[in-house]
Amino acid sequence: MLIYNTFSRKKEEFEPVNPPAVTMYICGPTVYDYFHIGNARSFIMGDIIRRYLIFRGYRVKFVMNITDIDDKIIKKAAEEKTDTSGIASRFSDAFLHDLEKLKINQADVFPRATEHIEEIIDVIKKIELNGAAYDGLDSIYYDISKFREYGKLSGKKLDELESGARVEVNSAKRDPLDFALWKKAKPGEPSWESPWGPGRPGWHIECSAMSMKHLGESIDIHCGGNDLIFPHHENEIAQSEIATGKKFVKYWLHFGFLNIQEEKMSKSLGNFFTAREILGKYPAEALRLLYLQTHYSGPLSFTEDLLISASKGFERIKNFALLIKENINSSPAYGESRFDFEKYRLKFTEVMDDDFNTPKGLAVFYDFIKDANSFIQNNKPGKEFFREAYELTKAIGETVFGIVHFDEINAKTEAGIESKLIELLIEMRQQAKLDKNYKLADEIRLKLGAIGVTLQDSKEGTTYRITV
RNA sequence: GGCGGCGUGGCCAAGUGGUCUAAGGCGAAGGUCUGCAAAACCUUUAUUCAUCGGUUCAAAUCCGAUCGCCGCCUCCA
Repeated sequence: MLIYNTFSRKKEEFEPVNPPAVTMYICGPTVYDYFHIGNARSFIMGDIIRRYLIFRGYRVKFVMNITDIDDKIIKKAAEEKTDTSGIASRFSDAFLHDLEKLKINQADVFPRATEHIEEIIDVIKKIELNGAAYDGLDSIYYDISKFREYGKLSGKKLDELESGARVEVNSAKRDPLDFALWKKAKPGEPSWESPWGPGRPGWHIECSAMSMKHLGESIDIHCGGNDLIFPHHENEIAQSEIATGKKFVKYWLHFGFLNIQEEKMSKSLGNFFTAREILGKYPAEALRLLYLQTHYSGPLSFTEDLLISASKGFERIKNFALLIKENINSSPAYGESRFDFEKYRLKFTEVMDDDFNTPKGLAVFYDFIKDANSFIQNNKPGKEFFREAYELTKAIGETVFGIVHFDEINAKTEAGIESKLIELLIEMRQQAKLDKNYKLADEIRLKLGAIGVTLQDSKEGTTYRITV
């Protein structure tokens, strides 16, 4: 299996440190607001990569941090005249809720910065002990001159960075690129006790501390958005490697941006849709499908039309899943079942093994659906066929991609009074059709459609589907 | 200024030296079925890969130049 590693800028053979165990960390949100669909792209693609690793037999421990103390939260709390913990808990609840709606599997751990103050302090102490921290009056800073390899992830050269660095006003930093490990509290700011006085952790340090605590000092995969490469991930490396003397991360994965009208979607530009807004109008699966259609590392220009197209694709997938579900128990025990399922499974694995090529993986899935539909039309497949079709659809569509949810598909109500009533109406409509009373026949179909029952006429008679 | 990415059919997008007269999705056109729909399937829809040169037996894929777009270098997924 190949993974593109930002660190080497090459695709590398994936060899976790302790297979089949894989340790994976993804940078989660700062909970000061609802997240937008650009953020969602990272969360969804991270989720799919994790799912695929599991599908391939790895035992993945997946950690996603929640930054619940930070300048933005302090600012928001001040605006709303409330405390930071109130803001943090409100938006972290919203975050977890929206993740679930997006069909993103729960992380094994969702560590929060404020619950890891001890661990954070310990890491800072180690950095201090190794001579890479200094007291800059308002903060304890990391001294990047102590880490020779600074810039190795982002490929930046120190002198170039420094000439381009913007001048900060009133900075107590020795070097503009130094960054805060611990920010001393100003009056009225939330704070925790520390050897350097009351204060709060800097932004980068929490990821180092929590990654180490939950996954160990060296981990396999660390991922996040492209914009985190510098300075966030660069700083994480600097801190962690000075503290432990060990390589922090083996594979760095970065997600491309979601652009809107040729610009990066971002809070500060105000050109965003929150995940909530989108979920109010389109199924989560459509958004996942849209993201699957582009490779995770490249940019994606978002328009609502693309989401509409993806919704149509999702309809086709859903109809297929429904067909499978309807037939898995009702089809004859014996029938033509010579269909090469293995071909698709192998192809899927082959293309996904190449740096999680989801557009190709999806193409394999669509090929399978088309071929299977065609097979069903041209043969009389039995239970065995539908059972295998179910397995494969479940593996690719549900387990890995999270775009098929068999449990949520409304198969026909089993022999309930409702289905009897529907069948009664179908019979009456059949009579109307025989009488050439198409007006009545169409009215029955239309009205049933309005309440979520779709009728489908075919040679074998009329069938119905519940589509709500 | 430094670094990185991108430009493929009406739209999205994969492919990065030969199997590419270029996967897949959406859209469009025709067809099967049908009273009409719906669903599904079948057929058609790029001899061409921003432009211009070059390397090669062979290029969308490598090299150079040009044009256009985006991102990072400051908080940001």
